[in-house]
Amino acid sequence: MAGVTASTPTHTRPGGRSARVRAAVHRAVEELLASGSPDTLTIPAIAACAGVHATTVYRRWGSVGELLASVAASRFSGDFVVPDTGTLRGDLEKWVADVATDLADPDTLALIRAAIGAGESGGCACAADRHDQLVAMIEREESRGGAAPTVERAADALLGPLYYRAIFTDRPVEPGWARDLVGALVAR
Amino acid sequence: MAGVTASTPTHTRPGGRSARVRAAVHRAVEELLASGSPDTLTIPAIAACAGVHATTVYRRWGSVGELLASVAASRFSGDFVVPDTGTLRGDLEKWVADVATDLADPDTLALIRAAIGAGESGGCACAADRHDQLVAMIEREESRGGAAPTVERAADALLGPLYYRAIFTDRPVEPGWARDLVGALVAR
DNA sequence: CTCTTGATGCAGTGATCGTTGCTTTAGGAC
DNA sequence: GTCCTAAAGCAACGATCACTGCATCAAGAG
Repeated sequence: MAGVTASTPTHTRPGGRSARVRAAVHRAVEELLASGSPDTLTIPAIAACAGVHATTVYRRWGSVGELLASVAASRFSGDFVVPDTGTLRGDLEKWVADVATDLADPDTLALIRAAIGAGESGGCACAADRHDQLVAMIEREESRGGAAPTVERAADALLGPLYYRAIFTDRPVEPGWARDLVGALVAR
Repeated sequence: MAGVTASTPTHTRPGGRSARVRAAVHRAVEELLASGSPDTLTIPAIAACAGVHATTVYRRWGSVGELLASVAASRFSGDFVVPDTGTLRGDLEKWVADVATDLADPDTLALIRAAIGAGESGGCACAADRHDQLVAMIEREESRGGAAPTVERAADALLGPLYYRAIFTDRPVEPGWARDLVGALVAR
């Protein structure tokens, strides 16, 4: 054990094939989750659906729980644009409507449910990015000089109802609900 | 198939042993859920922990999902007393504090997570009774003549944040939070 | 281009799961 | 007390899962 590893580069290889396998497995998880009960979601089934050998999945992710957390993390990050309408109220209304639309998708809901069920950090992976987006909008309003509610209150008043309705009730979301929700938070 | 079944009593037998097995299995589910990852929750493990044969569990409940729904349904019903302080505000503050205390228990949280993960109706089973309690308090206030918010708005403002914080964040609940939550709903 | 090595494919193994037919126990009616 | 039958126990079976060495392939460095 003399002075080895002089250069020691990243030694990770996220090149073409790894990325392709990763994408195929993620897609297979979402596909199986969309059509079928959650207990069908097993590693051999995922591997077969992805056209990948089960060994690869076992080695890279270890368990269905970690794989679900990974899928949820990459599903709920990046593909959401924080609105910028000029006013906090407008931003929030647009954003709540977008989140509600996203949560209305049964496949998305199935992924959230599965991520919550398998692991403690599964739920956080589904909502952490949304929380950050809320923080961004509120901080922008504060730097704009306007009066903004606390992040805590905003999360309680917006993210709470959004996710509660999606997970714990089966009622569809009426149009105009986003406006009412934001109106209850941003007192005029 | 002539006129048989003249008396045909209920023919169900919820007597001593059945109730005892049911209680043992339910207790085993909560116990295993409290100590261990959710994927350890398998029917043979539950049966062994309950001192019951796995066949019985398979025959009575069928799958882990239905068993979890059953456990959640009997866990979140009956053992909660709707407060009656004389005013809606007092009732809601007491009730929110109680629900928050209940949701702060890690074992309770593990049960909710598992129920959500296994099945579509799992989440509803965890919150349906709480929703009914909210309805009871609001209807009592209305029959009392006072002005009460809609059940929708109350659920959004109270149940939403309560369950969202419990499931999607890992932040502890500060004291006084219940009062703030109710204060934001019941505008004075 | 050649070489290194991280990542994947492959086949085989032990363990556990879900299910089924039959026997035994005990709750409730008479 | 006696009888009936619903519910639980028992044992065995097939199927699937999770995991492990070894061979193979291709991404990236030189």
